[in-house]
Amino acid sequence: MEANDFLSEFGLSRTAIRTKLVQILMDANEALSSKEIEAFLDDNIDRVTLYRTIKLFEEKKLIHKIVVDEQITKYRLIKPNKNTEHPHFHCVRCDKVVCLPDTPLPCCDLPEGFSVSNQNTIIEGTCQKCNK
Amino acid sequence: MEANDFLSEFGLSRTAIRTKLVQILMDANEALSSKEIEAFLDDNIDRVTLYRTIKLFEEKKLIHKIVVDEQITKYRLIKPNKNTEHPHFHCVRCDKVVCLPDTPLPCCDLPEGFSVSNQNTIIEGTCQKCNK
DNA sequence: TATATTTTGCAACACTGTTGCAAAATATAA
DNA sequence: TTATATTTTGCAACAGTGTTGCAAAATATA
Repeated sequence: MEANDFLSEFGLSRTAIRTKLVQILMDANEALSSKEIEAFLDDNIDRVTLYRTIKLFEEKKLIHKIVVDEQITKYRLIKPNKNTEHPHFHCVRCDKVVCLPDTPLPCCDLPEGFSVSNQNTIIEGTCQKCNK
Repeated sequence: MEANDFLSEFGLSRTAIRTKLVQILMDANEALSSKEIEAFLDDNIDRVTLYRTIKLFEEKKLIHKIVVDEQITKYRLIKPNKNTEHPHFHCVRCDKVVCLPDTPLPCCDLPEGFSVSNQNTIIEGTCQKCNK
């Protein structure tokens, strides 16, 4: 799937940064922070523009936000027809965040009157690479 | 259990703010943000001192940090002999965070070579009160 | 082409948390 | 008790992440 198809599908016009952002996230095998995304962008891209684009993508549900801690927030592309509700693994050594698509989220028993909109599970530990 | 017993048990000397912070968290039926804690403290308490105390409590494992999103981080007291590994519910309307102690965390299947140190689950939705 | 709308870039700001350093408080020793 | 050392606090300043207002640039529409 092309980056621009993503934009069209979600009713967004094609601007340079939007196409680039989709491409970066498509190519990435992990969730990326805004800092990491910036490193892939041309130097002259404004930080504010990137933040606004990320926010737009969130609202239009092109991307999913993963809050690792106060200092680390990462984003990954939501691939159509793919299970989006799965845990994420955060390596505390290299700070990489990867999806764990094969692990289903648990059904949680909630008290009467509570309703759920979404569920985030972050498993922290050390990844394969850092464990070597 | 008295607030000061907490401090002694963890090898911390008793200063005004420490005793007060333990008391506030003991009385709270929910996890509190530093802003919310500040509201319970005397006006002349410095923000830095509070942050430093929170950090100290975290290191000494008196409290547990729950990162809801970039803007909201909450803290709750770790009660000795109580299960600390349970999901938390974040109400997106009133922003309250409560423990779900009766819901066990799922065992997640991790790829080979990964090791886990801890696991955070935040369930977002609307609480009983806000659903009325 | 002319006009309206959207997107961008800049400056400035808000919020959360941190660091350095000196003053105050507390603990320890004489 | 007094003197000394250690810990804790308060202040100022800073760092990182994200936001807002506004004008200029780019894009879409008539």
